[in-house]
Amino acid sequence: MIDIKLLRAEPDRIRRALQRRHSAFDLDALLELDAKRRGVLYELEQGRAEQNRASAAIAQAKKSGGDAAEAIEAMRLVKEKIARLEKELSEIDEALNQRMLTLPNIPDDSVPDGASAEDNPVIRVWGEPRQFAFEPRDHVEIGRMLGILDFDRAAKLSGARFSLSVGAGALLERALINFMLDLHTREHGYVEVLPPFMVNSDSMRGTGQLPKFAEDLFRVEGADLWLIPTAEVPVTNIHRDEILDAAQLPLYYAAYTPCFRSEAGSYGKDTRGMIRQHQFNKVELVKFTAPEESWNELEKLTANAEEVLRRLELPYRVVALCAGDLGFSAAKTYDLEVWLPGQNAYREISSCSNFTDFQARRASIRFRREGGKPEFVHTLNGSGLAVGRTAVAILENCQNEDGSVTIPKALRPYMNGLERIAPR
RNA sequence: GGAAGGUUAGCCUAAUCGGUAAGGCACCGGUCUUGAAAACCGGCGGCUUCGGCCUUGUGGGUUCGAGUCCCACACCUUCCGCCA
Repeated sequence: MIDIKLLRAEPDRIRRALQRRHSAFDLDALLELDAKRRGVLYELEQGRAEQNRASAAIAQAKKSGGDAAEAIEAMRLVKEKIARLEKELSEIDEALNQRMLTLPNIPDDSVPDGASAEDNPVIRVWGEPRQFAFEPRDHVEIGRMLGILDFDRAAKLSGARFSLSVGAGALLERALINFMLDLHTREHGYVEVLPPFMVNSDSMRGTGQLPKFAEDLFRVEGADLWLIPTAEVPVTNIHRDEILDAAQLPLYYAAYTPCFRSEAGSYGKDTRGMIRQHQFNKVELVKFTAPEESWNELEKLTANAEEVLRRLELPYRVVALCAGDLGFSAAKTYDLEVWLPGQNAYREISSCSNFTDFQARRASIRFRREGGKPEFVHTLNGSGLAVGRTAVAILENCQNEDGSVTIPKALRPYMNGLERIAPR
């Protein structure tokens, strides 16, 4: 949520932000509603003031034994006026609120211009794509040869866009989860949390998934519950409607959860393998910081996610999302893209964002400095990393000509010392 | 799923027969003091077009007027049932 005062004071700044996002949001309609609301509100308050004065007079008259019948009769007119204005105000409020909740965050000045993912500049590259002496297979083929990925049975169980990991494949994902959580909690200072995998609508609104992106989510029937599309939702909402102590900040949380996404609108994209699934595992990093710290914290968070790829010796690059590709709630985002030999391309494996006060304002997450008034925190999060895609990257980057896969050294302690996954 | 009790500001707590939210703690500023504590004075939810308006879990209703009465819902606690 954008501060409505900022909207009134600097509408041109918001207008420019919307242009940079290539957003069709109707800002003028919003400003018009706001002006209208303030007019109605003023009139309503005048009416209420009159009512309060008359009411006090009636109480006074009754106390001193006088007759208040005439005053009570006169109140009817005021009451009617108030009722009419209240109805008008609540209609305006609803329309205004609806629009405010669908207004995206302002891209930071450092966010590059651009319309789509094609315009995202590469910030840095780590490692080099391996030169294969044979034709590299993709993870679907490798998984089939090793007997560790069974997409046919996954389809039988649940349909398209689900996967079934078996044996060393299941162990690989479990090992990656533990490896990532250990790295972030032991070396990067994050506190591990295991949150609910279902949340209510208030939580989804707090981080920005609702009201605009309901069709991307899975909803539980017969309850106000949704399956989380990312741990960002439950973990950021941990401190919803709270006032934190400045001394507590920054707060770092790391969480493993499965993530559930309907992937509406992505028909035909990445239909092969486990790149794009309705359910996938992810280790997520979430930070709550003071406003002046958040940009520095974004760099650190991104570095924390990168460290996972470095330890696993997987080549990757970092891109900055351009304004047109930026997510709804984010002020700035770095994507980490891992090299996938099976696709001969870099593919997203982590997304690290600073949401500034956008989520904090929606979810009312504040902090208080020594003796000061409550201020909104800044929230950040990033994948550290998407587990399924990391498994894909390992299978494809570390494959051998005979179809076996060499486990990265850093991961072996988490796989009971296993060095190589060989065909069964 | 059933039953009972509960929800008042950062925290704690009061409000009779319905009359317009009292007080304490913590915190902030001031007086006093070498400094601190104590004491005393003031402040201590949000909005404001500076006139005021709003705020007792949420949303309705009754009423000239609702923390208080009625209805629905949410959440918390305890008990019963079911359950890993």
